Amino acid sequence: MANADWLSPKIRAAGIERTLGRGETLFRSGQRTVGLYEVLSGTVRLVRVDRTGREAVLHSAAAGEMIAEASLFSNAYHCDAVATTAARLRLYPKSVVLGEFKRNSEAAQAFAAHLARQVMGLRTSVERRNIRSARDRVRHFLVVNAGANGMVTLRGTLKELAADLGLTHEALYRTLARMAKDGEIQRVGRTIRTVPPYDRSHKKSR
Amino acid sequence: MANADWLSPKIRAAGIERTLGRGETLFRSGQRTVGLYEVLSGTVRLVRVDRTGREAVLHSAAAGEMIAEASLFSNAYHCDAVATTAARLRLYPKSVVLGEFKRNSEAAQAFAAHLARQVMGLRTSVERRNIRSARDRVRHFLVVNAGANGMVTLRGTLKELAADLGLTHEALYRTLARMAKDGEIQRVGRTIRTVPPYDRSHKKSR
DNA sequence: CGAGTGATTGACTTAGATCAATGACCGTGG
DNA sequence: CCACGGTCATTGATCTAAGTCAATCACTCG
Repeated sequence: MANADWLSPKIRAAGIERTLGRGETLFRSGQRTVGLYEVLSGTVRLVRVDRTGREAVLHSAAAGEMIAEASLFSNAYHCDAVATTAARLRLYPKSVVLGEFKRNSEAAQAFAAHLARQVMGLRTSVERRNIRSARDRVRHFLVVNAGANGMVTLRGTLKELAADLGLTHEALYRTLARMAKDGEIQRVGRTIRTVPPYDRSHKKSR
Repeated sequence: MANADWLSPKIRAAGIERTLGRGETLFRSGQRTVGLYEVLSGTVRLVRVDRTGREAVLHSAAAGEMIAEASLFSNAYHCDAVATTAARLRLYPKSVVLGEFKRNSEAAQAFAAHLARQVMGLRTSVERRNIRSARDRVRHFLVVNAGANGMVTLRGTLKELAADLGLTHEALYRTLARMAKDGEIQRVGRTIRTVPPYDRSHKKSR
């Protein structure tokens, strides 16, 4: 997920940087859309508010993510965007982006490809969260992310992984510990090796 | 989410129907991509298999959904697709779709818009599943989906909603029952009305 | 060298999953 | 027209995996 690799140089050149203080609003529901944003640092929450003032977070975007992609195709924002922390963003104006898409089908395709990959990944996340058991969730993660050698190297901390998986970090630690004890996985620093059932040195547990 | 409304008539015309028996394979990981599919009826599972044979479902696509959108932009499939039930699909060949996108930027844009909306929705799903409490999950759903009048009309059964929310149907029934008892919502058949805190006829509960 | 954070493990609690049973509907086939 | 099988909706009882609270150790950074 290299940073905005789907942007043609033309578009990237048109990006406008902007910073937000913690709590500051980027846009509000109903406002005319000006374009989409890339979060460079900090985090931005997309929030929907109902008529009684209740809030629901639609998404919490961290550095490297895009927000408001769909705003390209509609006239008004459908949620509020607020900086959860101080943040730096880059705005890619709608007109520039759409104009570029129209005359450069490569660029449009790259964008579509980027979105299609996101959809895949998100569907996988949702699917994973349908699994109740922590252990099976971890297994799912491992199967999906293992290389041909059956190894997964984490790119973040275990806490981050726990959040990804929808578990508390404690639950994740324990689950990994149990799986290791059972010989289902081996851990070496940042990487986890999954062990095929047939060559486990059975240390039972449960 | 009207059926494939993002397809230009050109592309739609090129769709090739196909049926699969339960358990039949649509494509396998590593095969050259031929295009993307629309599920017309039945359900199709996308599955990744690791070298020990363990499976992980990436997505389970029901009628009306597209699968393998990302295959448009890569040369080989990265998972297997298997019919969970007998199914009817429509294949939109890659060459046709990409060709159309190249010469008709409207079509490409419609596709991108479709994907962008999916991303939004999926991000919201993931966010919702980060909420532990059943009641708060339901609240999140209500806030996100309520109309200006604070009403939500379900388009499916409660069981389906429960699955969407990542709850068992029992848990959902109970949660709704409690919310109704507390005056937080009112239910009239298929629709749920959220009641602002200030005008609840307080029937307390636990 | 302290402050801050990740990793880890223990003890305890609880919300939600599971298992089970019931009633309301609905289509359908005889 | 009705009995029967199927599914949804609902509620009760019980159980347990995971959440919560808490403490410790290892590290890194300024």
